[in-house]
Amino acid sequence: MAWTEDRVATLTKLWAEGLSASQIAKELGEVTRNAVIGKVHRLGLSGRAKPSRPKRKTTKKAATGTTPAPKPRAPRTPSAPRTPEQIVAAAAVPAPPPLEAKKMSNGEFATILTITDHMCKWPIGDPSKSEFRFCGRKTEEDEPYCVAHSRVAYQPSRRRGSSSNTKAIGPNPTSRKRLR
DNA sequence: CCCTGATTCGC
DNA sequence: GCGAATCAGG
Repeated sequence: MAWTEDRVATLTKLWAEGLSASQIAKELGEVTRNAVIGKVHRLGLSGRAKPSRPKRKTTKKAATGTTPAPKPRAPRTPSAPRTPEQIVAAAAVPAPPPLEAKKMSNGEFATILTITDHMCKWPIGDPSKSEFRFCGRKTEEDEPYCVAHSRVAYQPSRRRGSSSNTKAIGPNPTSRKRLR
C-alpha cells in the first residue's frame, strides 16, 4: 500500500491529535505501526509531546552473558544528533476550555470515583491535579459526552465528503481505550 | 508482558 | 521512500 496524499493526510492529522502509532496503523489499515512511525519520521514530524525521551542511549546493552550476540544487522552507527524538529501541531490541540461544567444535583462535579455510565466524561481541569473533575452531565445511552460536549468532541472534518470522517478530537476520557 | 516511539538499514 | 528489525523506555 502506497502512501497516498490521503493517507499521509490522515496520518499527519491523527499523529497531531496524539494517537499512538499503532492506533494510527489500525486506523489506516494495511500498515504496521512501524510503517507509521517510519513515515512520521520521514515526514519530519516526529516528537510531539513526548513524555519520555531523556536521552537516546546509543550504547546498546552489554551482552547479558547468555546472549550469543547474533548481530545480524550492521553495526549501529552513533547516529546523528537528533534535529530539534519544530513541527507546529498546535493547530490540532484537543479541546480548549470548552463549556463550563454545571454542578451536579448534589453540588459536586463528577470525579474519577463518581463518574458512571450516562455521565459526561469531558474532563475539567488538569488531569494531573487532584482538582480534576468530569463534566458529569447526563449523556445519551452510550455516549461518552453530554450533548454539548459531544458537539465539541466530534467535529466533522471536511475531508472526503463521503466517508465517515467524524473523528473524535476531544480529549481522551478515562476509559477510551480502543477495542482490540 | 504490555505498550510507546526512535533508529538503522536492506530493499 | 518504505518498513521490518531492533532498540530503549514506561
